[in-house]
Amino acid sequence: MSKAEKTKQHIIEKTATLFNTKGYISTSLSDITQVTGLTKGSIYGNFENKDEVAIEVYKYNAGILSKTLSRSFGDEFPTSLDKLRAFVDFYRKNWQFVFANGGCPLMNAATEADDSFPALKTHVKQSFEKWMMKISDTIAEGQSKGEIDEKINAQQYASLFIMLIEGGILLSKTMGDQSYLNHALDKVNQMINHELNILPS
Amino acid sequence: MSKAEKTKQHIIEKTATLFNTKGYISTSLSDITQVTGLTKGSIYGNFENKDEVAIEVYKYNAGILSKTLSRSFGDEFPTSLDKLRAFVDFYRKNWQFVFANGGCPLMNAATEADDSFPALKTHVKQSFEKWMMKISDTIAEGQSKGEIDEKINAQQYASLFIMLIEGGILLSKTMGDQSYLNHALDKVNQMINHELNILPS
DNA sequence: AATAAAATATACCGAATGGTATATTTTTGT
DNA sequence: ACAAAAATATACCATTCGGTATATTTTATT
Repeated sequence: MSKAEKTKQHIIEKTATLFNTKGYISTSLSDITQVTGLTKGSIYGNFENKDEVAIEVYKYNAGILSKTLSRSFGDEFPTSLDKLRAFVDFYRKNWQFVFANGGCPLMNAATEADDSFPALKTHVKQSFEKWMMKISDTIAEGQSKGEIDEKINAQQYASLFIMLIEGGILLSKTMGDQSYLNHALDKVNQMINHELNILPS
Repeated sequence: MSKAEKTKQHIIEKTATLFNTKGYISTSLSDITQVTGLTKGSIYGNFENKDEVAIEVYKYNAGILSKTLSRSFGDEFPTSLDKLRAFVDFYRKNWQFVFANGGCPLMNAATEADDSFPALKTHVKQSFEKWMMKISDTIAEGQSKGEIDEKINAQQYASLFIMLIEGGILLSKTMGDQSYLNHALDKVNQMINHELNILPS
């Protein structure tokens, strides 16, 4: 890892929370120099422009989530239903970390980039697609194994889960009350156990 | 209505879509003067500062939604279940209008104001509270009339409906695909008909 | 240790930002 | 129609913005 690559990583890591809380457009170069302890010359020596920093930071923020999420869908959990429950558990246990870093980077970037930062929007779209795919693939896997009701539309349920979680994060963060996200997660669990599960418990 | 009040209203109406699409912080004074055809002097003669314009515009945007929503919960619809269905129908029919104006002003303002515009956040919080109350009051009314299952937690279901709708708007807007919001609305309807309804059809 | 190359710092640029004091125009009450 | 008041326009301010050219320092190669 060269010096430049280290510095690049340093800039990304130090500004990750900043961008996700203040917003990608509102975070200024002086914010970046302040929090990294570097000067403009160093920033522009390692990045093309501010937009590139913003996009790399978004990838980093989304990547952290993606990696942790991937663990839920890994072989650690045997059945598809267990994988889905692990994914819900992830949010139950890690909402504090997510909130402390400015909330869900996908939602934040999505609302901000939508009309004024198309390059970022492309990445957000891909993040959502990846996320939905992970869930729907797990549901489909459960269907082929006979764990999950064949009549269920995997993609539709995947998107419903994401909507509930994102909506829950939005309400909890705005109202300053954790319980909204918790109720959303309860509902997702209920859907897993009573609508997906072929053997409703 | 004095000249000043007319101008004030003119500024608010002309910048309403602008603020909701570009964001409250990213909308500049030159944007405002351009779209209103007025000069800075006129803007600052009618408003304390840019933040006040932003807040008044938010109130206006949220007010439009609130008024239309109130119609769904009015006496036009006899039963509580019908009122809830009318509220879902409102989104089914008006998503195009909402999207054309930059999406849900509550969500947009919530994500933007959360860490950098506390005065706006206060208003957003109140909007969500009002919205949730309207739904939960209608559910509670249905319970007292024997239309809706007594075991249902009215406030929890109200927040779940909002989460699904907001999540649906987020996904539909980001992915550029109306079907996400439609599935969210389908799910809300299903919950109304099969979880709230005391006589599941 | 000397040198080339890479990385970082310094000092600056033009443009845009929100905001203001004052001049001008328009509206209002008589 | 006239004066007072209200509303709007003009011209300016300091500050901050993203970005750049160049100087300096640090790192890697021999």
